[in-house]
Amino acid sequence: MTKLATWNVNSIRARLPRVTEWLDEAKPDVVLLQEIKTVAETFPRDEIEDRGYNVAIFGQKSYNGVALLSKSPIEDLVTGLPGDEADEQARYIEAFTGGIRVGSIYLPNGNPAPGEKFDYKLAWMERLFERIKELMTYDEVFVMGGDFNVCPTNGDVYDPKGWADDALCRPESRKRFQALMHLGLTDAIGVLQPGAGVYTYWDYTGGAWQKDFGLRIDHLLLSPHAADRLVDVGIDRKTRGREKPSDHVPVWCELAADRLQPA
DNA sequence: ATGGTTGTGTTACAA
Repeated sequence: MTKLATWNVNSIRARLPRVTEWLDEAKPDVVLLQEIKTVAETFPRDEIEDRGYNVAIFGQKSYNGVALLSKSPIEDLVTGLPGDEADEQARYIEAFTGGIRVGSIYLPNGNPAPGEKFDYKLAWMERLFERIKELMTYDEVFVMGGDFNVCPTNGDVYDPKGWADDALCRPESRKRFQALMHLGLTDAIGVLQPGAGVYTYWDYTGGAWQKDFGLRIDHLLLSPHAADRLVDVGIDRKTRGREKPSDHVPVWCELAADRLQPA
């Protein structure tokens, strides 16, 4: 059994006490981190490695930054989303670890929309489509997880009308997210916890957490072979109520070592 | 209430 989790930590240095306590509780085998907001040189590597994890980092000063933690060796490392050599934003890291190919995705927010940032988001999603299309040909167990900054349906946001024009909910974003799914991916959370009110992010402002004004924008997308092994999923909501929390919470799934047999 | 909060790193910008 392999437990994989994704978490947008909103600064690994500011969040280190929250991250280490959660690692000790949740005991994930593989972790996909986003918004580490620092470079490899200043990533708190020792505190993570002391807990038995190998670490791969694609960092950036002040903004963005993604990382992989794994109890197994990390191989075949890819840093940066292929398809645009001029893209300087650290939003994608991919590797093969413990028999699973994994990607940590920090998809651009895209606000304000319309505008240059929204155009960048949509172009980035086109590149992600091409990368996943390539990975599908490998016929592997893979998990693409992260902060997709896309709320797939109106059931995934507390106030659909109020958010209709936001880059996270606009039809252009949802259309491209659906195109990814149509490559043959399975939304792990969507499968086992369908319906409204399952959120992964609550804004810091306006008492959003206390009012449960949330959105579901952090996803674990499984290849067909990974979906065949899906055993359980969860969202660690309790972390949002802790001291100095991230505005996102961890989302996790468990994959069986072998393909599940029919009953 | 033209607001609210957090983080980085300066006093602006991104989310």
